[in-house]
Formats: sequence, C-alpha cells, structure tokens
Amino acid sequence: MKCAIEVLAESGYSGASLAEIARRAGISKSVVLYYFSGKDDLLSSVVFDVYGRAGQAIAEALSHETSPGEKIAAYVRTNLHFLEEHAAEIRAVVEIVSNARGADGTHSFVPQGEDPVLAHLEELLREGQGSGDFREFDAHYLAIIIRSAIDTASGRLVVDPSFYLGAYTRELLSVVELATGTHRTEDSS
Amino acid sequence: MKCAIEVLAESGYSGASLAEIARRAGISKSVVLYYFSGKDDLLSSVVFDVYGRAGQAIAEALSHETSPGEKIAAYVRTNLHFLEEHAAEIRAVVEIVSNARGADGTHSFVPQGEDPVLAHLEELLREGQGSGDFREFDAHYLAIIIRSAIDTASGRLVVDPSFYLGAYTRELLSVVELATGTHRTEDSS
Amino acid sequence: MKCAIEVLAESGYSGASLAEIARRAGISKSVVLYYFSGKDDLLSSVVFDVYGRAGQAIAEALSHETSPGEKIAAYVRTNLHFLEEHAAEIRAVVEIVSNARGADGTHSFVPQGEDPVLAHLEELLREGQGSGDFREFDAHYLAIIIRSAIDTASGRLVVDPSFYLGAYTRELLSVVELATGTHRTEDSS
Amino acid sequence: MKCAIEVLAESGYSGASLAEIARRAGISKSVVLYYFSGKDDLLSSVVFDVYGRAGQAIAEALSHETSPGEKIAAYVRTNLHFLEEHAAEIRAVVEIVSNARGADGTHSFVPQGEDPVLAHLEELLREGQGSGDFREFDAHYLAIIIRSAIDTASGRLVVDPSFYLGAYTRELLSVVELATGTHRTEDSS
DNA sequence: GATGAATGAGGCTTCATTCAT
DNA sequence: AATGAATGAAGCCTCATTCAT
Repeated sequence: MKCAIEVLAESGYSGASLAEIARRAGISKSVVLYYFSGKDDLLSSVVFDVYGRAGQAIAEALSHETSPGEKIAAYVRTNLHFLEEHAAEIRAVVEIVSNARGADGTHSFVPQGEDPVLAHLEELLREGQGSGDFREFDAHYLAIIIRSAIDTASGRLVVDPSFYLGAYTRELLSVVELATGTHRTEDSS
Repeated sequence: MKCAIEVLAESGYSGASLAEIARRAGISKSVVLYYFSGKDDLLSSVVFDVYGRAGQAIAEALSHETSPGEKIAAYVRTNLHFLEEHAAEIRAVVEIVSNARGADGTHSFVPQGEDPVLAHLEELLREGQGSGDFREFDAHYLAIIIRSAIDTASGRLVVDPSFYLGAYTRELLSVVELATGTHRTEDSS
Repeated sequence: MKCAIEVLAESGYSGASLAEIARRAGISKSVVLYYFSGKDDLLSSVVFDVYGRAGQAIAEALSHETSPGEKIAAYVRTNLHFLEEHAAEIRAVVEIVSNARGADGTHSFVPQGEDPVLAHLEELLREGQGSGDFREFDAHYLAIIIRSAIDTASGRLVVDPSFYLGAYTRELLSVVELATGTHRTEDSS
Repeated sequence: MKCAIEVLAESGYSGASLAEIARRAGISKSVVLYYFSGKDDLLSSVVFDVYGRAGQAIAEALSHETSPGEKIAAYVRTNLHFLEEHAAEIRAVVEIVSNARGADGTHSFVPQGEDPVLAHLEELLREGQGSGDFREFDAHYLAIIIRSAIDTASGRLVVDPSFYLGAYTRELLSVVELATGTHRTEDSS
C-alpha cells in the first residue's frame, strides 16, 4: 500500500498500474494480487485507510475545542496539518477518488447524494450559527468553499515548489474567520 | 471535439478512448486521427479552445468594470456563469488538465512554475490592495482559495443534483467580499 | 474461424487460446478481436456456423424421404456423412459445447430444458410410431441413444485410426432399424 | 479427492482449479500438493479410483451371470446403476478424460489404440456370437454404440431434470436385446 | 503434517497508432 | 476526405508450482 500511494502521488491514476506498483515495491504483480483481491480492493484499502486516519486525527483535534469558531479553525488547521505530514497519501486518495469509476461509469468513491465529509463541516458551521457566534450564510455552500480550499492544497504542494503550507493555513484561517463572521462576535464581546 | 468533450465529461479521462469518442461521433477512429495528429493533439485542442473562449468571456466582462471590488466580483461571476453555460466543456478540461501526463510522468497542462490563470487573479487582488480598496492579505494564497472555489463547482454540478449555481455564486461573492475587505472600505467611505 | 476450428479439433478447448489460434492463422491476437468482439463471440460464431450448415444438410436430406423408416435412416446417414466431410468442425463444436461455460458456471451452449436437436429426432421417431411403422418404445430415450451414437463418432475418428465411418454407419443403421422395429413392418408387408 | 470430484462435476474441467478445490475442502492449496505430486497426479488418482471401483462392481455383477444375453444386460444395468449412485464421480471422470492433455497436446487418458473398456464389452458381444446366442453384427462397432449410450447418461443427468435413469436403463436394455438378437434366440429355444 | 508467501507463464482484452486504399 | 485492417504494448487477472517455515 505504501508503494501504491507513492506511485499514485507521483504518476497519477493512469500511471499507477499494478506492474508499476509492484516494480516499485520490488515484488511481482502476483504478490499484490495475493494480498488484495484485485486492483479495486487495493485502491479501496488505500482510500479507507487514509480516510480513517485523517478522520481520527480531525475528531481528536475537534474534541479539544468548545467554541464554534475554534472548532472550525481546528478543523481547517488539522486538515492541512495532516496533509503536510501525509502529502503523498492525500494526493493518492484524491487521484483515486476523482478517477476511479465502476463498470457503470459512475464514480466509485464520490457519494452521489449526501457527502458525509461535507455534511460534517456543514454541521460545524450550523452549530456556530445556532449559538449566534456566526453570521448568516448558507452553510452548505460555505462548507463547499472551505472544503475546496482544503482539497486544492495537496495539488498545489506537487506543482508549486514555493507553496508554503504554513502561510496558506494562516490565510485560509483568516478567510474562514471573516466568512463566518467569528471576528465580529469576538468584537462585540 | 464536441463529442470528445461529452465523453470526457460523462465517462472521465480513462473512459475517453478514441474508440468511444469516435463511436459517439458516428465516425471511425481513423477520422479523428486524420484531423488531429494524435490523441494528445485532440485533448490539447479541447483545452485551448475552451480556455480561449473562457478567457475571452472573462476579459470582456472585466473591461466593463473599474473598481477592484467590482472587477473581482465580475471575475467570479463570469467564471461561474461560463461554467453554467458550458458545464461539460469545463468538466472535460478539468479531466484533461488533472490527468494528462507526458511521457516523463509530469502533468502536461499544469504549469509547473508560474500559473498564468492564477497570476491573473492574483494581480486583480494586488490592484485592489494597491488602491487601498482591499485589506492586507497574501494575494497569492487568497487567489488560490478563490480559484479552488471556482474550480470545484464543475464537479459539484455532476454529483450533487441539489447544487444550485446561482446560490453558490452569491455565497462565494459574499465570501470574497469579506475576505478582501471590500465591504469595510465601502463602509468607511 | 477455420484456424480456430483446427486448433480446437487438435488441441482441445483448453489448448485453443487466442494466441494459439492467431499464431496458426499467422496473424496477431488483436486481429481476431478486431473481427470478433471477444473469444465468446468467436466460439459462438463457430458453433452457429457449423450447426447451421449441418442442420441445412440434414433438412435437405430428410426432404427427399417420405416413410418414417427412411427418414430416420437418412437422418443417421446424413449426420455421419456430414461428420465425415467436416470432422474437424464437428470435433470443434463438440469441444466448445461441452466445455464453454458462462460466468455463472453453467454450460453456455447446452440447452437446459428442451434440446431442439434432440426434440427433432424425437419427433421423427414419434411420427413413425403414429403411422404404425415403428414399434412401441420411449421416443425420448431412444432419441438420446441414437444421438449419443452419432455424437461419439467424431471422438472415435480422432483416437481410433481403425475406425471406419462407413462400417459404423452401416452398423448403426441396422441397430436403429431393429430398435425402431422397422424390420417387422417390412415383414408384415 | 472427494472435493475435486464435486468441483469437476459442477464446474467442469476449466473450473476445477486447485484453488477452487482447496477452497471447497476448506484447506489450503499447499495441502493438495502435499498429498499429490501435482494436479495431474490428483486427476489421475480420481480417474483410477473411480474406474477401479466401477470395474470391480461390473466384474462382480458379471460373475453372477452365465448366458451371454444376461451378461450384456448385467453389464448395461450395472454401469447405469453405478452411475446412479456415483453420478458426480462419473461426471468428474468424463470431464477429466475428455479434457486432460499432456504437454504434447494429446489426450492423457484416452487410449490411443486399444481401449480396454471397449475391448471388454466387445468380447462379451463376441462370446454371444460364438455361442450362437447373438445374431451377426460387427462387435467392435456395436460395442461403441452401446458404450456411447452408457457414457452419455451422466451428461443427461446434469442438464435434463426429467431424465429418469430407470426408464433409460429399460429402454437401452431393450435396444441392446434387439440389436444383439438375443430375443429371437430365446424365442427359437 | 501443513501452510503462507511468492512467482512466472499465460489468458483475455483495450488502446493508440500506422498503413494501404 | 475517409476508412478498414492490422498491430504491439500494456493492463488486470488466474493458475500451477516452488520454497521456507
């Protein structure tokens, strides 16, 4: 799986053939299929493994925060921090999620209706609105905007050598603060 | 090219084989290769064609605006409006840009250093800062955030039937306004 | 298809890989798949082609006969005569029919319920019974016996160099005559 | 071996991989190769085991009969009776015998020249002719006809749910009686 | 006695491309 | 201008077998 992640991150979805993955791992293609029932299984495993660890890290971080503003900030910070330390893994997952398709041609990993990841962020936003910490906005669409800013980062890391994740995190935090209106609330307190 | 765009939008990069494209166009594979020197040429043509028309639409829209705040707003509005009317084309370009790779394994259409599209938006932001209309922020990173919000929309249109581009545009405009600080400037005037 | 038949007849079902068939035809595997949509299609085509021609030959021969006894005799004679002139083709069809299986594991070409080939022979037998030419017997089971004697011949031709089809035909005709009781009818005339 | 027989009978020769056989037996592939030197050895063992027991049953049954007509009848009856009680085993053997081939491409289990099974039946027929019980016929070819009628039964059991072995046995016995002419002899006595 | 790990050969199929017409 | 024929590389996967434990 580690080698699969590397190849996916470096060579993209189409470049991640079993042959290439096996070559990188110094084993034969057959070994990969000995441990995974097929390529789909391998890719699924990568996705769920990374998703699982990322989700855990985020949940852990959020558990330390109480105010909605701090929760959102922790959410963004943890996401980008996880990305910093697991850049290739996130890159690999993005490649898989955006390219893997089933026999019917539909995306295999993109939820068609309700997206749990998005729904989670959306709820954090709504909580802030409920408590009066946040201004009025459409939580669904703002969640999409914030997620897109998070998801784009892994790509930037690859193509933009000058992309500094620390500064990006700071800028995004400030945008989120302004967008949610957290700032004003603190002012009025 | 029209059929290539349709197939790319519906079936993704891997599903867009010459055979499939030709089948949809009701012609033979050979015809495609008669008009384009190869698959790469076909994809390039699609990218440049769409990019060209999108760029033209944006340039035209910006020429009507004068203040930095209005320019940025027009930029966002025109981008999303173009997407609304050319959803498949944008989707196709995204598929190509994020997947096409040269023989060396590097992305074919993602500029490695300076990204002209990003640089353009970045400059609009800097102009607003220069004129005092915008607050202090890192123009490069904010540009990335805004672009990501724009680019994610084409994907949402595909998987999320409830995604309403009009509301999304409104929300994004409001975020951009807050993020650039355009609002406050107007307040103080 | 001719080469596929040859390989099937000589090397059996498992030996009849696309590679081997293509090698024998002096072409590349791809060419086979250019003319047939897949291996299944190739095998189907062989089966239906041979079946069609055999069925036509039999129908033609039966049309010249009137009495039930002569019809059955013509049926047997034509079947074995067709086999004599198209030994490899029959051998190939037998290999396919008895080995080809669908994804669910069931035979692809063996009719699960009503077997039209068997039903045809069965009806010939029943006609003879209806007209009083034949004795009492179970038409279904006798049809199975006669067909098995016909079908076994192609295998014999392969493994038994001393197998002489002319003599076999004569013996089988005599058995069929005795089994149907055609003989007695002639006695009573 | 029991599981190998089941798989062969249900899934056919191509479906009978070591993996599948081991899976059904609830053991690992390695165990199979620990007890048998290879797949060929496993299949050989199945063939000889079943052949041995079938031959024994037949020999035992024949030893109770004296007249040629009764011997032939017992031969047919015992063959089909054994099939009834060991359908899967016979089916498995048929699959192996008709498909297994050596490296040179020739059948592994089909005797190229003299077939002992056929020769045995042939001799029974000749004995009947020698004693004057049977009419004149070509013993070799009649033996082939009778064997084919016996061998086809295992296949019928699989594809034809309405195939009733008892009735088939009765019909075949009657055909054999007529074909050998046993009946007339008894009449004239 | 039993097994998990690993492998290389081979199977079917898809694909972008070349060539002659 | 258009196309059918042909190809070789590559992709995923199955299989019988070997080896060390």
